[in-house]
Amino acid sequence: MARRIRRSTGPLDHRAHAILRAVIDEYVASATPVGSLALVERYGLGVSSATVRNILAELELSGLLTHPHTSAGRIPTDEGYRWYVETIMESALMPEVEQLMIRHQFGQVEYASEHWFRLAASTIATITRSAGLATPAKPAAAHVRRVDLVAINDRLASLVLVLREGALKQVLVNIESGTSQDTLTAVAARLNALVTGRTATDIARAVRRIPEDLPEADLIRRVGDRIVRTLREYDVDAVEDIFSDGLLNVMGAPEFAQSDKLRRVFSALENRAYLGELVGTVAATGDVSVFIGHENAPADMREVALVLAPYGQPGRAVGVVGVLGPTRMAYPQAIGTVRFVSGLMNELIDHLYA
Amino acid sequence: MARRIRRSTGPLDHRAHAILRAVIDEYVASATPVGSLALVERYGLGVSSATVRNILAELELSGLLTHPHTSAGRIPTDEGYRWYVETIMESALMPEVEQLMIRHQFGQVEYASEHWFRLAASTIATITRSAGLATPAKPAAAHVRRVDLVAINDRLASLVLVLREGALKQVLVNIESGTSQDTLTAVAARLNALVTGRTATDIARAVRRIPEDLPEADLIRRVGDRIVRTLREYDVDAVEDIFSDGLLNVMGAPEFAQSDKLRRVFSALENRAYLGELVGTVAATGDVSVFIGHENAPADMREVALVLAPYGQPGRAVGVVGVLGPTRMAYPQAIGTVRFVSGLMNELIDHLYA
DNA sequence: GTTAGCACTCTGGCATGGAGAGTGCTAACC
DNA sequence: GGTTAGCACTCTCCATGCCAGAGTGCTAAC
Repeated sequence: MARRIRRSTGPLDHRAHAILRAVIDEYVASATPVGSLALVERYGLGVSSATVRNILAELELSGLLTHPHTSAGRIPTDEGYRWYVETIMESALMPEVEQLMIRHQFGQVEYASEHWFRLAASTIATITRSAGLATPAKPAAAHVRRVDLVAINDRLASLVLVLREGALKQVLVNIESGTSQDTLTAVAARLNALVTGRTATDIARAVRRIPEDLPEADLIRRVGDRIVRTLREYDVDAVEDIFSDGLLNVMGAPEFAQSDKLRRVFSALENRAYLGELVGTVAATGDVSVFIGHENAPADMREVALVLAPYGQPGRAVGVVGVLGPTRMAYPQAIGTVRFVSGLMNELIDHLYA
Repeated sequence: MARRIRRSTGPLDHRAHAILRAVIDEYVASATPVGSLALVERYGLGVSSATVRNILAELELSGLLTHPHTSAGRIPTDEGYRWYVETIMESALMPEVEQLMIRHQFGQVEYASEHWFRLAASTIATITRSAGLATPAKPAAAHVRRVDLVAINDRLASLVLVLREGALKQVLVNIESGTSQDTLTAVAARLNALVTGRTATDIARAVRRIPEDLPEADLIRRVGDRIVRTLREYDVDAVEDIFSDGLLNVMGAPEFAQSDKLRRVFSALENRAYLGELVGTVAATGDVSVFIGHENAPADMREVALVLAPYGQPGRAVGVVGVLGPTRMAYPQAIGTVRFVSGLMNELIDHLYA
């Protein structure tokens, strides 16, 4: 009566791994539990379904596969996917035709750097048919490259900061009624001397040292303080913006047919805290990272997988691109795509800092 | 045997309208078909359920109510909602407490004009518990207020355009290796004289008249052309950006429990063409507009309603804020909220152009 | 014009039952 | 020893039938 113990504690052999791979490939393609018969029929394994059943049972004991119910086929566990991802991680590449297509698309927006990360997200979404994610490249601490003050009306001016990293920041500042554009330009020139190449902390110090008797000292100091505040807000705001595209692709996945599951996924996406945290983790690494199902801390994320990669220059500006989809995801394609796009973004950023 | 014809062709009297209103209020609250008994019980109509049934039958003949099936209660048709909206349109206002709350929130970002429309969308989403929509204020034709050229590296510069309407545009331009920031500043000064207060067409003309012998004439012309192209792109792009927030609220509505219905709603949201068209229509009007169910042309939109209002200054910069939700929407609240927020945005924009 | 009464209709939930898919175990096989 | 055929078993899925409940529309009386 006792269940016969097969070498369940021993390591899995080559054949078992081939079958695991087949189960995953099949399940990713079909979205239905995979039975022993389907495997021998479609993957020419050269053994009977009974043998395959024995091996499937082993794989289940090892925690790589599971059973929705007694008489159903197998589906991979998160651990199964994890093993799979480890084996293909290195070799996952994009077909060259697609690489060329993407390069072409990026060529179109080469000179509009604020669009790069959006394009990255849409491209990834289209190719992987999952949700594409991307954050803009963001520096650890913003350096100001240039300041501009433009009168908007009698009492308001627009303060424009051009950051070393290429980003722009704009805020409105109150001015005394009657301040001319010439005065503003002069103030901006003064500030430029003060702030260029500096971070918030340095600028704060410099502003404190502005001599009282300077013409317009008051305005200069006020705008200077404003610059410091704006930069600090920018610095603190860890992940300003996570852009996503192709959410419809995720909505179509059969695992999210009940709308409450879908709801959970989307609420996970709107909860930027965890994503921001991941972005931080990933940015510190050099290559693609994969987070599968329960490897994600938030309960809402347990049914999805994330494939993320950093881009940019460490210490200068760093961003992340990636894919969000069901754990039943075409990992080789997702990894290949994310790797290629992050590489491409690297090239673009390098070009900026050349 | 012939169905007794009640004064079905005559106009509906006051009592019928009161009952129609009750059905809609009840259905909006409960999301289940409303029966005659529930109406007399909960709305103290002073008549029996049989009488109510007669009136419900009349309302159905008039096309204002319908039946999911023989033995179910009534639900409003799109025409029923339309009648309802007409009757409450004028009087829909927000509670003053909420008005104060919103004013307070906007006070926080008063000086960050690029955040206004996002805040509008989130505020509307939170209060109406539906999806909030907003577009940034966009002029019919962009006027340049200022041009700035900042060297990024040896061969790239960032061209920054500050528009009269407060928006910023940035593109990268190639420069000859070795061009100094001083040269760029001089070129920018020259261009400022050329472009300030002008639209794309005017600038194109001015660029053609730049004398050949001017120092850096070539660079000035090239950047000038670039400005023209950037402005033209900005002008053509009818609705640059429709920001939405609170999509999760819509996902929770029971009418979208099947994820394919939800999918349709979202694909409608991603198809910006129709929304852009609506934005155009609404921007031309002065007050809140409501589009209910089949009043929307795209099939994907037949199960949702939109409440939209323009803000800004006609002829200068115009944007739209609004709500997207199921046709079973709390219209008085939605209309009141959208009206108030658009009014508030008007105040903010007026302040810019004061 | 209003109402009580009643027959009628349709949904939704629940139990039933058979077909189909796939398993795990046993015993025979190479 | 590993491999395989055979088979009983389990569970889902789907169709069917049935019943309670809700709500209607009609008729006849008020």
